[in-house]
Amino acid sequence: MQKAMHAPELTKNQRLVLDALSREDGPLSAYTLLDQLREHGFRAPLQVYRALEKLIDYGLVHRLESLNSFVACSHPHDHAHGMIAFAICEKCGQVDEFSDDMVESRLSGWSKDHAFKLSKTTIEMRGTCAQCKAA
Amino acid sequence: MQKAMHAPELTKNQRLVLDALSREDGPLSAYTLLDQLREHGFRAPLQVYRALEKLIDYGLVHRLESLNSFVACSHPHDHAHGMIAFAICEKCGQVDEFSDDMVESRLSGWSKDHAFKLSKTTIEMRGTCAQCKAA
DNA sequence: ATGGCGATGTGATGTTATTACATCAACATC
DNA sequence: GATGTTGATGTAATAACATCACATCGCCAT
Repeated sequence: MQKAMHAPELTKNQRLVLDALSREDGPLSAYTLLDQLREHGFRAPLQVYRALEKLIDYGLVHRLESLNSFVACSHPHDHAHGMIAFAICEKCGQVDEFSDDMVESRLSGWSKDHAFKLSKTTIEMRGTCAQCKAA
Repeated sequence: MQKAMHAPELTKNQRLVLDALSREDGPLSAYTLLDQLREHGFRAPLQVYRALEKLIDYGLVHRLESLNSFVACSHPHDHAHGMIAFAICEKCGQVDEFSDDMVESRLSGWSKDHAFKLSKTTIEMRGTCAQCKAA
């Protein structure tokens, strides 16, 4: 169960990064974001990474570990999202975000049974989406 | 459901990398492996990455996406391992590897429902292990 | 012996992420 | 108004992770 801290007003850089991610339907790497934002004055990776860090804290952006990239949250207003799973199409890059209570309860259960204090869970499925499979 | 292809005899480099990983109780990065193996003649990252790639194919090593590092499989003889989950202690680096049929069936179920052709699943829990929590 | 093939060696390069340090704006306190 | 504090920002350098391109070698089937 992750706690997304409440999001205050975003700063200029955070807004720029979030908007850039929201315009995309798929994930972007930090450096791709940097390139897109150069015209808005971004000059260094750190500007992107700092904005991303906050956006992730606020639950507005997710990091996809298996891609080293970042995606806008698809239900940013659902403040209660716990464990989130991602289905990532390797053909088209599309990402589906979903939760499953049973998965969450099994993983939490394992943690409880093993006295493991869970702080963050990554669930990422790689494969081919329905559309790409059809094509 | 991952398919681990049957492992043939390992090559010299694969053997060296696997042995190095097996000696550790936690994960190692490719570059840490490289450093450890310099005395055995390793000189370039690619030697490590190539060996790792095969070892992963054979199911003898797992990649931890959230750590960019690699760990020897804890049940390398269990040829049937499907989805594997990892519990990673952020204090001591210890990794517990386990499977859960229910988790697997829920994620497979989602994939089937969404016509998503699943090729590989990453499940990584970060937190604090029982020992570190006690200490 | 010749060709094919998988493994290896090597250097250069590409990509992702962080460290260190300087500056700035907003706001509070004296 | 001067001063301190805090969070955001700017910038350069560097660290950490991963791949590309190309040459070579050993093995084995023809």
